[in-house]
This record gives sequence, C-alpha cells and structure tokens, in this order.
Amino acid sequence: MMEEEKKIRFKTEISGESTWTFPGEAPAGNPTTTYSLTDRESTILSEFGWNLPPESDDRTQEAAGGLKPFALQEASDSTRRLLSPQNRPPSGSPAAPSPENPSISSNSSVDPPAGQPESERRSAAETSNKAKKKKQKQCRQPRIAFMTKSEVEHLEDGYRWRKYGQKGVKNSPFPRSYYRCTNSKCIVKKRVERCSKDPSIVITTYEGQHCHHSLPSSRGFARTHDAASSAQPFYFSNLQFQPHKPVSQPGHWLPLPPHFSVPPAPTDEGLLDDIVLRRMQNR
DNA sequence: CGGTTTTGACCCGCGC
DNA sequence: GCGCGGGTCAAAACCG
Repeated sequence: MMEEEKKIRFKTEISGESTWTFPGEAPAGNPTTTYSLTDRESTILSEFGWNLPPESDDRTQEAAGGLKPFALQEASDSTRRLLSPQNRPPSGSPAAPSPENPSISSNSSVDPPAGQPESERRSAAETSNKAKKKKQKQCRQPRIAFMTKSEVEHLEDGYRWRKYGQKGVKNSPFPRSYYRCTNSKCIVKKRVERCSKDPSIVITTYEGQHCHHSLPSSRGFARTHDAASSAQPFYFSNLQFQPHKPVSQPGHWLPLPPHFSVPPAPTDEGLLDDIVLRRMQNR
C-alpha cells in the first residue's frame, strides 16, 4: 500500500477565512503556527470530539503505516468566543440558546402556525426566518475540514446524519452533499464532496459542535458501515495536539479519533465498540 | 409507519 | 441591479 494513499490534509475555517495545510507544510501567511497548537486550538479540536489521549502507542503507529503530520491554522477571535466556557454547553447536555447560537433554540422556523394557507404560512415564516438566518450568518459556526483518500464519501464518524441537500459544485463533476446531525437539539452540519482534481479524495467539512455523545455502538450504522468498508483507514499524528508543544518529528502516529475512523471491515464491530467506549471515557 | 434520501425551488450574499 | 453560486427547504419517493 502506498504511503500517499493515507495522507490527510486538514483545514480550519473560521469567519470565512480558511487555509488548507498539507502535512508538514506551513499555511500561507501564517508560518509560525504551523507545527504547534495553542490551548485554544486544542480546545477547538476537542470541541469537535478530538480528545486524544496524551500517550502514544508504538503498535498503533506501526499499524497506521506512517502518516505525515498536518498543521492547523491559528484560530480567530470569533472561534475563541464561540468556544469560550460561557458559550459552551456543559458536556453531554443540550446546548442552551444564546445570541451566539440562535439556531439552537426551539425549531420555531419549522413549526409554522396551523390553519393558514401554505403561501401565507410560507411568507410569514420567511420574514421571521430572514432575521434568524441573518443572525446565523453573522455568528457562523467554526468549521473544520479534512481530506481523506476514500472510495466512499460518507465516512463513518459515530454520529447519525440526515442528508438535507445536494448541489453541484462549480468546476467539479462531483456533487456536494449536505448533512445535519439527526439529534434535533444538535446543530452540527457536515458537508461532503469529492476533490475535483483527485476524485479519490473526499473533503469532509464539519460545522458546529455536537451537544451530545456519539452513538455507543456502530449497530445503527449498518448501511454506512458496510459502505465504508472499502475505504482506506486514515490516521493522523497526535503530536500536534499537545498545547504549545511543537511536533518533534514525524513518525509517531495514532488512529483518528474513533468517530472519524473508518472500520477496516464490516465484521469488526467489536473493535469499533472498544474505540467508542474509550472515547466516551475521555469525556 | 417512521426515518431517510432525493431533488427542484427558493433565498441570500457577493462580485461585477 | 443583475447574475452566479452556495446553502437550505420541503414535498415526494424510498426503504427497512
């Protein structure tokens, strides 16, 4: 198996600013933050579920086959605000509505008043939605994205997703799919598309923070689980996630956090269970 | 029957 | 102001 096939790129996108960073490569215009993460950045990643254990495991590193490290972009003030303790819901509990997070509040936009003609309901809903949407846009959730080599687009990540849209992408033969977390209280969204230049690469973008745990078992994912079985497992180094600690050297690898991992075979359910349990213990 | 996917229509921001 | 592209909605179809 080619090492190239396991390469992963990583991107953060905050307030519209984004940079893809290749393994071991400095983001343009921000070379000083390439190889280490600040506490803030670690916080961002942990908010996306990347609570990595501090220890490194040589056996896992071997199994990973030697991925190169990737880098993170410096997070902006808006992310710090979004992820600050007062704006963060307590772990495992639903997020509280806030001006920063208007869409978390009860789904009034999808509960139009009954007894009105469709057109009236729609226009009434539209006017109220406009303000909400505007607010939502103003306080856009931080995004995090990564590229993986995979035959399947929708990679198993431990959460359940409902597809709510698909669009063609300009200058790309491949469509982009839009998913929402099926948990009604969770506002996390995910975009999945194939790289137009390299169809074997899947670009997955997460937006928002889960306000609940991932599923304790993979049993509910039979379909995506099976579909994912042909995907390449992918990994990244955990060394970048040591706050203020520069990457010492490439070559120490850990598997991706469980809910982003691709099970090697459909029959490996127990393995996944183990991983997920470990992750939940970390919470 | 309930949950998910599909898909065309619609909205909105942005660049020209 | 207009057109384009990204993102979302929602009804219908599909599926287990």
